[in-house]
Amino acid sequence: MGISRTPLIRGTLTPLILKALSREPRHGYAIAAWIQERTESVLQVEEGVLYPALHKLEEAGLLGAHWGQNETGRRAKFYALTDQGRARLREEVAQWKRGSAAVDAVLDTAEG
Amino acid sequence: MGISRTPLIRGTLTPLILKALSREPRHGYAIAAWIQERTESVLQVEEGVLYPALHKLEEAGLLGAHWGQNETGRRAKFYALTDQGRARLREEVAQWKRGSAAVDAVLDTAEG
DNA sequence: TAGTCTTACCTATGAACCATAGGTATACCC
DNA sequence: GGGTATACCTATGGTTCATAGGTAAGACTA
Repeated sequence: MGISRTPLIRGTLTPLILKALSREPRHGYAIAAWIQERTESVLQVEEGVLYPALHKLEEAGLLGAHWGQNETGRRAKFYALTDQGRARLREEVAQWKRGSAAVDAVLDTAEG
Repeated sequence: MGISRTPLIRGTLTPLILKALSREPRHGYAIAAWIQERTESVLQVEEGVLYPALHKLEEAGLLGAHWGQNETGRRAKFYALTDQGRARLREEVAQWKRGSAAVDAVLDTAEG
């Protein structure tokens, strides 16, 4: 199947995670699955990357967390955006748009 | 003046530099100026970032370098793409397009 | 029922990359 | 002669992700 993976662009993991939680709370494993699905497996967030990132975002006050269970009754840690997290998401998206547009402006330059 | 600077997206400096040299050789200072101009000062490559990167790319065989002089007769080190560098540029651009499109696919998701 | 797979969590270590803060030297302009 | 712009350089540090582990419980299967 899709071995079409691309390394994460540095700095994008935070907005990706925040975005994954913008609609509803999700547990870590589901966040990774959602990102993978959305990108048709181009982006795959390894667990060794994901969990430390979640802990950091929680510690920074961007996420709240509580233990619950998934649909099949299994224990899982659910994360939800705080107001701060939601504000941060807006900033991160804006910065990404600005930054990536600038990179495109260079790379799309016609060459001789 | 444009204090509208955005931090470099990690991993993009290499393609930016290679692209700056894809039309003609340039010296370091001019590479930074060209990127800044192309992005209307959104991207500003600090010298402490630029020069080590150039040395590394040269060492990796992606760039060739020689001392010369600029239009005003001043000494400057000119860098030019090697064949390997040109090939690498293509790869880097392709990877950027893939990666940034994937990030967009996530961040542009409609939220509830 | 033993073994394997999937879900779901976690930590530790290292490499790569950029930001910052310095520093040198020459030319030009006032 | 002093300041500004050009043009090069190094050293140090923080952030971020990749990799490689490890735990545990439920589910499926031989």
